Parts: sequence; C-alpha cells; structure tokens
Amino acid sequence: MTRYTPAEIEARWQEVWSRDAVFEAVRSADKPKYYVLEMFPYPSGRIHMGHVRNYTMGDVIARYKIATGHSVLHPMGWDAFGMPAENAAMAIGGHPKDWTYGNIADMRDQMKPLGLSIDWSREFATCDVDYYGQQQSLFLDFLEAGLVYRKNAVVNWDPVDMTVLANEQVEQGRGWRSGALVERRELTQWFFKISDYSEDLLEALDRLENWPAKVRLMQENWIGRSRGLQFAFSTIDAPDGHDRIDVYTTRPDTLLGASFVGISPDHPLAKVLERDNPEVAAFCAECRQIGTTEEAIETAEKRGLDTGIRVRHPFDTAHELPVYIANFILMDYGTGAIFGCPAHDQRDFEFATKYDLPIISTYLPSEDSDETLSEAYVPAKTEPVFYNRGFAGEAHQTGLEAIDAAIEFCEQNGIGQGVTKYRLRDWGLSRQRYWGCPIPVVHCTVCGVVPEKKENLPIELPYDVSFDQPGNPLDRHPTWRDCDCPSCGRPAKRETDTMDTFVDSSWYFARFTAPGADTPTVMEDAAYWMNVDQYIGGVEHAILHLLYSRFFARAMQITGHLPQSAIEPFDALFTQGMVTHEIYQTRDDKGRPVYHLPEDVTDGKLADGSDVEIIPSAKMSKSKKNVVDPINIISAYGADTARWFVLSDSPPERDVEWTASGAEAAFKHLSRVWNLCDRIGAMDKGSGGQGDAELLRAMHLCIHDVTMGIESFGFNAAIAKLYAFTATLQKSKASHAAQREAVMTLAQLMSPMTPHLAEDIWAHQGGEGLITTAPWPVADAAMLVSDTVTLPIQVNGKRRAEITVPADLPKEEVEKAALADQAVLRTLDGAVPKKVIVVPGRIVNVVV
RNA sequence: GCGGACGUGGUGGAAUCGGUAGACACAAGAGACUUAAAAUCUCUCGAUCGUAUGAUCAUGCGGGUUCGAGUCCCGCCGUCCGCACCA
Repeated sequence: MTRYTPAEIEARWQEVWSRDAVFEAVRSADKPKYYVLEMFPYPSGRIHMGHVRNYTMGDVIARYKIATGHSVLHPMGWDAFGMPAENAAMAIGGHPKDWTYGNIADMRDQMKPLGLSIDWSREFATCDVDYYGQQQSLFLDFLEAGLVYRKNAVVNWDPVDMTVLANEQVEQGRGWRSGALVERRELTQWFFKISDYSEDLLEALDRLENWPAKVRLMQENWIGRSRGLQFAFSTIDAPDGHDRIDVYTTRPDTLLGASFVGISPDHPLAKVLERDNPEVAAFCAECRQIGTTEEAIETAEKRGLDTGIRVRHPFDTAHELPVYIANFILMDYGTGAIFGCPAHDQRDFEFATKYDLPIISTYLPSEDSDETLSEAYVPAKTEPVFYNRGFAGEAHQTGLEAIDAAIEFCEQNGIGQGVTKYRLRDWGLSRQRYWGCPIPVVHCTVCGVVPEKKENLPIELPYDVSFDQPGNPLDRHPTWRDCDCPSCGRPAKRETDTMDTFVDSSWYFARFTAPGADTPTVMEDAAYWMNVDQYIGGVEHAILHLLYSRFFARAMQITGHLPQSAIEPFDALFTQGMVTHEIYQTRDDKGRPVYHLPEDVTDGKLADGSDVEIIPSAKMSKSKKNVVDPINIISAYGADTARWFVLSDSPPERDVEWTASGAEAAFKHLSRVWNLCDRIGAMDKGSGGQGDAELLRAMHLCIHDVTMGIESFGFNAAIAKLYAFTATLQKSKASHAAQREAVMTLAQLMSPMTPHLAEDIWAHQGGEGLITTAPWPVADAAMLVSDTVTLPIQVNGKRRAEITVPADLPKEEVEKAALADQAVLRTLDGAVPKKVIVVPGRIVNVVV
C-alpha cells in the first residue's frame, strides 16, 4: 500500500498541464466560450487565504466549464500601480518599479503551486509599459470623443498622500487609503464624463439579473436619481448679477411652507458677499474648515448667517423671505441653494427654531389635525395626507401625487421646470503621483493643452527619480517634462499628473482578450471572448471599480474598442466572503494586548504553557496576527487540501473560518479517497458483485447533486455530497467494475476542487487522457429514480410513521397502505380520517 | 436617520416547489486494534421524560395563512452591511 503524497503528485500534474498547455485559451468555432475572471490582485508581495479562496472558486468554475465542453478564458494579471509602491520606496529606499516587479515574481511563485487553471501566457501587469501605453491611447480616444475634459474644481486633497481623491474615495471625510482628514483645494483636473451616463448606468442595472441584488442597490443609491422642480427666487438688494437664486427641490408641493432660502458657503453669491463683508467671510471660512471633520458630521449643529438679502416668493411677490448662508448646504448637490420648509424637514425645523423663523404646515395627517408642531412632519411619500396649503391636485393625496401635480402646475405657470438630478459626480482622474499611468498631454505656452500624438506613445515613466521629498517626483525631474508641442513644435512641458489607479482596473478584463495587441483591444477577439461570463471578487468593489468599469465599457464602445454587446462587461457577478480566524491575545506588563500567530498556540496555550485569550474569529489581518500563510498549508498538506477546505465549510458568499482541525480533517479525507483508489486498483477483477445497482444509483445521484451545487455556487453543499458518496463507496461490496466506475466518477466530480488528486486517481485507474479535459459525467435520469420510495406519514401534520411502497403505486393505493399502517392506526385510535393528502413521492398527511 | 440582508444543535452549516428539520463537517464522549502512542476503524451526539418501543418540546419572539411553515404574510427584538447634512 502506498501513501498520499501531495507534494509529489501536485508538482507532477502541474508540469503535465503546463507541458500540454491545457489552459491556453483558444478561440474555437465549434465550442461555446466561457470567460471566468477573478478580480486581479494588487502585488503586495504575499498571497493570503483570501486570494486562495477567491481563485479557487474561479478555478472550480473554469475547470467545470472546460469539462462541460467550453472554450475557457481564465486569465491572471496584476493591479500594479499605486501608492504602496511609492510608500515602500520612501520608507525603505529602492524603486517602486523594482519593488512591484519583485513582488509580482514572488506572488506568481506562491500562486502557481495552487494548480490554478490559468492561461499564464496572457498575464500582464498594469504597470507594464505595453499596458499603460495602450491606456494612454484609450485616453486620447476618449478625449477626442469628448468623454474626458479638464476643469477647475474644488477637489478633495489628501494631505498625507499629497494627492487628489475622487468623491468616491472619500469615506466620512477621510482618504480611503491614508485615513487622513481631507481638505478642500482648487486645482485644474482631468475628469471622465461619467455623469452623462447616470441614467444609462442606472437603468441598465435592472438587466444585470445575475448580479447580487445588494450590489445593484448600492450602485442605484450611489447614482442617486431624484426627480424635482428647479425654479428661481427673484432677489431684493442683492449684488449685481445675482438678481435671482436658483433652487432645486424634491418637494415642490411644500412651496407654500417656505420660510427662508439657504445657500451654501461655497455658493457664488456667498463668495461675492464674502469679499466685502468680514462677518460673512469669517462665517464661510469657519464652515469650510469644519465642513469635512467628523465631529461636524456627528454633532451636525445647524448654523446660519442672515445675509440681509430678501427674496420674493414665486407665488406671491409681496411675500418676502430672508436669505441665509447655512453650513448644512452642499454646493455640489442641486444648485447649492434650497428653500427651507421647516414644517416638513427636520433639518430645516431645527434651523427655523434656532433662528426664530416661521413654521408653516402645507399638509397635515388629517383635516382636524393640530397645526402646531414639535418636530417636522415627514410622512412616507406614499401615505395620503390632507393638504391645508396645497396648490395643485386634490386636497387629499399622497406626497408622490402632490409632487407630480406641483411640478405640472409650476411648469404651466412658468415658475420652473421638472428636472431629474443625480448624485453621481464626474470622475476626477488626475493624481499627483509618480507610480501611475502618465496622462498623455502637453502644456504649450502658445497652443495651451495639447494631446500627445499617438505615434509618440507610450509616454514612459522615467526610472531616475527620487522619493526623498513629498509630492510628485515627476515635477522635479530635470528633463522628463521637456518635450516639443505636438501641435506647433515649440518647446513645451508634459503633464506630470498620472491617472487614478481605478483607470487601470477599468478595462483590464478587455485587454485579457488580446493581451499582446498593438491596439488596446482587437475587435475580433473582444467580440469572441467578451463578456466576462462570471466575475468573482470582494463586495468592497461593489461601487467604485464596478461602476467605473461599466462606464469604461460604454466609452470603449463609443471609441470603437468594444462591441455594442459588451457595454455591460460582466454578465454575472459573485461576491465572495472573507477567510477569518480566531485571534489569540495575551497582555504585556502594561496591560497592552499582544497577539500571537496561530502556529504558536496549541490548545489555548503558548509554548511556555501560559494561557491565551481567544477572541472570536475576524478577517485575517497582520496586525492581529490571526493569519495562516497559504504557503505553510501547502507545504504541510498540499494545495488540494487548502482548496478543499476553503470551499467546504461555508457557503461561498459568506465568511469561512479557518481552523487547524478543519484543514487537518480535509487532508485526512483526501488521504482516505486516495487509499480508496489504491484499494480498488488492487482488487481482484472478478471479486465482489453485491449491490452494483445501488452503488451506481448513488453515483448518479451524486453526479446530479454535485453538478447542481457547482452550477449554483453551492460548493459547500457539493462537497458534503462528495463526503457522503465516498462513505457509500467505502462500504460498498460491489464488483470491481462498478467500484472502478464509481471511484473514477468520484475523481471527476472532485476534479474542479482537488484537480491534482483527481488527475492521479484517473491515471491509476487507467483513465484515458487527462481528467481535466475528460467530459463531465452526466447523471442518467433513469438511474435517479428508485423502484420503491419511502414516504413519511403525518397525522394532522405530525410525522407518525413511514411506509415503503413501489414508486409508481397509484395515489389511492398509497392512501390505502398509509391507513393500514399499524402506527397510523394506533395514532388514529378509531378516529375517522376527514381527508387524506397524498403528495406523490413526497408525503402523506392524514387529517382527522 | 434612510436602505438592505440575516437570525436553525456546543460550533460552521444542510434543507429546488411550503412536504421526514439538523445532511456533511468540526468539537466532545465511548469503544476496537496496539506493550504504549500515533495512525486507522466503529459507535453516540438538539432538549426533556423514559430501560426501551416512544412521547412532548424545538429553526430569535408574538400572531396569521395552510392538510402541512425554517421556508409565505403582519408586528416586534437582535446582529451585520451599505449610504448619509442629498434639498
């Protein structure tokens, strides 16, 4: 008897797959194609269990699709630009490029032993000159198509990373990466016109049926469509050029409840007033300063300053309202100005109470309700209310009806227009960093901003840069900026800003379809391989990456780089859960927590015998030391064990807890399967013969269940079925032929999860060719039905007995058999059944 | 505050359509083999009562629909996630 030796088996089969190029994606005329993609990693230098789980899931799908006769594209690359490389250069010296490529080499070496079905011939990194050169070409096409533009904008400035952040990259007033409080600065920046596609990006979400509802909803909220009325108040005593204030409201039905107008501290009118009124200037400065701090958001104290300016109510010009500058009004939403309706908005209510402004109801719960309010009355828009100061529609109507009526009324009377607004802003892509894709434009003192000529691409990053001072090294480079103006030929300067790294990841999936091409994509290849049939990654990319990619696919279609059919690039999306682990903690003599690696803890004790405190499982993180290095697991148990375990215990969308005992058990099981194969191989060919039919029936049932499990991302359930079938086979006394068929099928069903072991079993049993390319077994429907069925019998919904009857026994006969059962008779105790429900093949319920 | 998801044994979790709740695994316990250990194998394992056949209770709590509810509906409670001064 031999032993299961994964190290030897795995190396051997990986060598064979590589030699035979079985995972090379080839366009095929007579096979359906399948493109499976896991979100590509950032080359931090080490793979972690989260990567193992993510890529194993993709691998299961890819291998299953190969076996079911698809031409599969399953590529891998590196999201390689970005700040960690620069930070490393600043912290430990060295060069971001060397650091990044070194990490890529390390991670590739760590990843290959997993035995993933990746077409490594298509591998690229986004920091490859070839890739970012094509990205520059795309940028120029976008520019020509009017999809990119430059504007002066107030931007989010991250003072730690010394760069601009997109709104999407600011979380609670802090930079998404550095965590530093974001400041406001005015800079000239490049923007993608994503907001032009707000409606399209929103409306198309409905058709992404194979995306998680949660992700679609998050994108919907992010795009943030609202329908409202835009109109203007005419002003009294306002500075020149401000004879009106434009306002946007989603509740035009409350217009008669207006008691003030509020403008943002960044509103053009506020800026004019600021110039010659120190009081206004001080107030605005204060608002800006605290505008983004966390305390300001949490305490949310409503503050305002009366400008002295008055406006006329559009319905009654004799009715004048004061204009306040208010700290809670955002310049970048709507028009930066609102009308305050304290009766129906809690924020306005607090403001009005503080500054002693009137609170005027426009609707009440019912006709006889009291009009005095202790807080704003804000019912659901779908709830019918009584309009005591309505001006359009019925007296009793819902908010929604009243809003529609109010917009129509205002449009007919020339007061304003119904408009649809979106929360989604244009995507600012300029970054003041070195390690990114240079923006291919030139600044000429004569011609202004000029796009670089395509024949001058790629604009390559210079290698000789230093990171000894903050800011962008490209700005300080002695010669790199110098160039000739592409338009007039005079000496000019290159743009030194680089692109946001989200640009790099917004089209890599398209590049994989033709990775070596001298254009960004090749239409023929893109048309064949796109869309990604199954995309797999973390839910943390639910908004930014996926929204940007959807925009890019549209922009690439417009500029002729993708077919119309690929404007939604990801047909199906799966968001997988994390890998977690318990945290082991002790305290030092000052009471501070000290964490310990799992391998240093045995039975809740350290090597010196001291107890550790066990903190419940959480995402693996280096700082908490609750990490398990995949490399250690692979060397201890092999890749198949790691793969089997990360798939086995929890549903893929949920977190899975890594436990040493679970990994151990997975290894034991795989050893058992291997021994089983060994035993069957050594069987006397003529021996056995009991229960062949039962074994084969169980096998077909297992084929059915595992196939269903893989198709529906129920990998954990599929694995449970494989455990059960293995136990059945182990106990079987069937003939050698039946057992051989069973173990070969078992190997095939396991092959997407544990490909090396499966391949080895296949070879041992004399299977033809590779198991990887062998056709997936098909469950024989005739084998799934048994001659007899065991039916539970309920009396009044409670299970009392079981009968075994022929599967095709007519209902009446089943009923008769059920009522004749001893246990049923005992329970009935002479009572006469009122009704007997027979669900064929399922259950019998006797009602008394 | 708004929006969403989830809640099943000691633990992770199963349970196409509403049809035997707890598959499979971990942990725990018992046993076989062994001088012993490891490895391997076998058995028990939701709770209560009972020697047992079995009975009663049980899928967060309370109601409802149904012959039948973990699954559908209503109302609570709890946990997690996303968004948030959005006019």
